[in-house]
Amino acid sequence: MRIATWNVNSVNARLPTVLAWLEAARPEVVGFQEIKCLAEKFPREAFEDLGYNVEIHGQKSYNGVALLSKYPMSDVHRGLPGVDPTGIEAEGEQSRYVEALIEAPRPVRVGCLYLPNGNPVGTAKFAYKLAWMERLQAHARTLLAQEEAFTLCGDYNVIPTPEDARNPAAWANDALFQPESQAAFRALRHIGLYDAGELGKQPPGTYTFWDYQAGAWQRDHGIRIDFHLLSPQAADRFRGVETHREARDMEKPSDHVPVVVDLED
DNA sequence: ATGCCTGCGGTTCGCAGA
Repeated sequence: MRIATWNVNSVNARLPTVLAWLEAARPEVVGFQEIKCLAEKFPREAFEDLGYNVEIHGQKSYNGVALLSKYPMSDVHRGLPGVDPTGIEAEGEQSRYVEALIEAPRPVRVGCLYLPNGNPVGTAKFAYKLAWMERLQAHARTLLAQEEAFTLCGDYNVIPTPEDARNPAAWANDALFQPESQAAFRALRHIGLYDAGELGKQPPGTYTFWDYQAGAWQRDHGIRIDFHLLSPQAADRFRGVETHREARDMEKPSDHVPVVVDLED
């Protein structure tokens, strides 16, 4: 089963690009981040016409996540469990997590996440990022206890190591590269999750994001911030991983590219 | 040192992204 994660930076602005990629890559399951619309504005029919079922956790203008699946989906959850302790979500809940059980002959649970950016460092936004990562770890522990195959995939908004950036110095003051962000990412992995990129022995420089600005793409000033973190039961079924770098060269590209993991059926 | 680019809302500039 091929499962893709892709931060599309507005599903409506990106629709022709996204459909073209889906028709070529044909993943069975897709997690989108930053759809930037409410569920009623999501172009559901365009994806249903390609044979996908659709589950959405939308938000006006910002954030928003969605799952597509050619198999039925059940046990759908919108929002990350737990309460935000920082008060940021008192201003309105942010739609950053959707999860479903993919009812294939050998099922896989997929959690699709858009982790908070956290800039600028030292503000409530950064505290919100770290608190969100704690909530994610707590939820991941709950899922691990079920002993199911799952992937927690999405835009983690963390540059885990200097090798995950072409120019690490440029990120020194950025929330994505702070020691606290990196420590929280390591702590999440070390509860017993497997980075598909590592399982697939992806070489350094396998970036997933290039800024629109300053010719970042043309200069390959990228970072690796989009991941599939697999449960042990999913890692046992790991067949391969592909980062679709070519998507950054499409017409009207997202600033992120898809990452596709292949699990044994 | 700063902005570079893109999308959204709702009008054309401020905010957010990373």
